[in-house]
Amino acid sequence: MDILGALPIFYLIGIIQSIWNPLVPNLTLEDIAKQAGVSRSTASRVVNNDPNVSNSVRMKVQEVILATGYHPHAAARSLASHRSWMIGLVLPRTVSTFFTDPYFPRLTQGVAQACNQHNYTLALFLLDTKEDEKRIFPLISRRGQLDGILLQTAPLEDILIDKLVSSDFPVVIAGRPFKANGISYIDVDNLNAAHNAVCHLIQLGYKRIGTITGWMNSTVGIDRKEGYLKAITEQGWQVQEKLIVESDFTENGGYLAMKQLLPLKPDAIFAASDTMAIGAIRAARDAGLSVPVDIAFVGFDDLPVASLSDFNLTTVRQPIIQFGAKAVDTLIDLIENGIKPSRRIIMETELVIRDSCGASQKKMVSERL
Amino acid sequence: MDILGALPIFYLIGIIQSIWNPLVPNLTLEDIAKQAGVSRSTASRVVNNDPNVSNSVRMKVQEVILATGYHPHAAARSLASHRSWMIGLVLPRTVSTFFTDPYFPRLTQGVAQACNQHNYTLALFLLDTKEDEKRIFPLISRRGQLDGILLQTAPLEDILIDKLVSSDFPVVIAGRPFKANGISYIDVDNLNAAHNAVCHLIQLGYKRIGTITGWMNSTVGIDRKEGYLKAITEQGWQVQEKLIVESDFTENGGYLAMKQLLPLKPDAIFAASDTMAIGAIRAARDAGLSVPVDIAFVGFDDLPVASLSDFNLTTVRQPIIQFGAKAVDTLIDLIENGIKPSRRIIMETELVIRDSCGASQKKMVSERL
DNA sequence: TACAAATTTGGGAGCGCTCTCAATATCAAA
DNA sequence: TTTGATATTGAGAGCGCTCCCAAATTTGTA
Repeated sequence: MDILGALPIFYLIGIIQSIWNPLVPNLTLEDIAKQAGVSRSTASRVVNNDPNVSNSVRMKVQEVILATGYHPHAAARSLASHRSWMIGLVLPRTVSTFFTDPYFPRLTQGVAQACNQHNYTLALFLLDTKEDEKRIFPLISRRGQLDGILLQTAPLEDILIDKLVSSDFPVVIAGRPFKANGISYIDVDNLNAAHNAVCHLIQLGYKRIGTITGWMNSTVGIDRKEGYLKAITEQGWQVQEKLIVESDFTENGGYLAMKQLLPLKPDAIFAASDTMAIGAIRAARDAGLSVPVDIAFVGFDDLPVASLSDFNLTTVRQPIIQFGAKAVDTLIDLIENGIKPSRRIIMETELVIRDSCGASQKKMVSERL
Repeated sequence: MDILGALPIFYLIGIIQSIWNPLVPNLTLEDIAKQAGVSRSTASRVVNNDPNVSNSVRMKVQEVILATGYHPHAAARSLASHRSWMIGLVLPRTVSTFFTDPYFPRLTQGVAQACNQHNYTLALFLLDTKEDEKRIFPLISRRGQLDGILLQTAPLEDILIDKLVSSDFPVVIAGRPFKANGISYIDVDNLNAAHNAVCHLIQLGYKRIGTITGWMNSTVGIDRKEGYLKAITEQGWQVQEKLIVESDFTENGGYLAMKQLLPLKPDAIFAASDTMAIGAIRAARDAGLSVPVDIAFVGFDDLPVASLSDFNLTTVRQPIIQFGAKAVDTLIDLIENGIKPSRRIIMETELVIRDSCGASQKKMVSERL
């Protein structure tokens, strides 16, 4: 009897358990410790890769863990360690409605990818209705649930931002918020990107350049318009208010804005998003104009649709996936190293020149001269 | 001194705390209980809406909770109650790569919406890389983290399904899995939907109907093809293998498949997804054909792109958002009422008739006769 | 060989909640 | 008033882990 001893039996039980129920063996650290013949503390050290364990003991414990398929209990660990290894991505309502727009899915993908890499779990909060907005607060503020929050800016959502920021909770805002004092945020350099895009049009010789802006109650919309204005005034040109039409980042919005611009006979349009650019191109074509011969277009985002042969849209490429990844990195930095001082990350963009701006034709013209 | 008593002071502290730090006041139930002059147990009852509390006490406690901005600690609650109020949505790799496809964002939206409604938190697992797939298992099996899992079917992912199903953990599969024994899943009635779509084409008088299928290693692909075959054979027609081309649910895949079909001069095509249909239409147009005059198309999904005037695609509408919501409902049912017996939910679809099938023209023809 | 120092281990007190069970308070009917 | 039933409350034992501190062991050095 004694030959078998207690240990082998425990091993056997572990193996059986791991076959019988590979997902959720209800083993505790205590069980593992007992089977490995050590204390709970030591078992915990092995699980958490604490260096203060002798090699022989570490191996013995790891063996038991492997054989049993043990996984630490997330809630217990969170409770004791004050860390949940989970971060929240909050996409406000104005945003989630156009979840059909590929921007947010891709952002989400970037964020999810980064979370995987860092072994964090991603909690997704899509605020669909007004009630969700109220409900969200208790949800994300369930203490012990989240280690940090990644919040997409949006107009009207500043109440949330205010509340979040006034706490000492790690929060990163995706997109420059209106009030940036003390807040960590990450954004692309919208102003310079727009400026570059419009300068490109100017260099190609266009004289009556219009713009279709995004919402003017969002920083994205404002910054991109500012870039347009900067490029125009740099030339010593008069800003023509009529050539600036505010829209809403949707395709239909772009279509309607273009209808408004057409009578003014612009020779080029800078649209603050690809979706709006596509809508605007449709409107131009409906009016019998040919792109880029009669009118040139530059968009913003470089969505997959931009490169379709129908449009061949010259546009500003945003590194969306990397943006999401960087946002997560920043958030984890806040979590691990404290929220002070606040971090600001500005990412560069790239002008992708295709056909809609008429660059190829223009070049041919200038070469012919 | 005694006039003030202990209670008002606690109230004051609570109010100050709630102003000073609205997000994460580190109050425990014990604190609330003390301030309200009751026991922790009673305070817990109030928080959890237990009916066995007298009205006066309930109000007193609720007042304190409101004043302090108290929120229960998620991890502590999970640990004690064995419920995390969190469910996981797992989207396998084959799926997350085409996260550009609007289907999955919309599904996610439906799921998120339903989670909000049920006060569950949604954990999103996007498996991007091979490593993610390995890493995912420990993540989702962190005990105490998730109450249930919603898993999107995909070819190759059946290892995960097997593991998950062999446990007694609440799991709902989105999309019929290959081995459905004992598993709860939810799906749309792909076979009948495809059958209807093809029957519609037959009724319109088309004789040489081709199909562009999805992957043949997925049940969606197989079921939709079956629907096509059923409709054809029902007519007593010979199935022409050459008119069936396997593709991959992408636009480019649809384009290439159509290139293959064009020489066979089909008069109508049933594509197993809108994206493939769009690609196929492009190919047909590139070949100088006009839709629906020279060739008719029916798609599947009813993505927003289907209703654009460029295509006006006749297609099978899937209730994606409701699908996601129903999936969550089912999962919660499993969580609350046990996983046995396994549930099977099949949702109906709707054929949306637009122009690409030529229904309007055909009708005019028949009316003229 | 002895002793200090370093390394490795175990014990125990929480983390903040739930939940059972027993104690107390309340109320109606006898 | 008493009694039994019912409604309301409180005490206490966990849930499974981390982390501090002290105990035990090993190592190095005089």
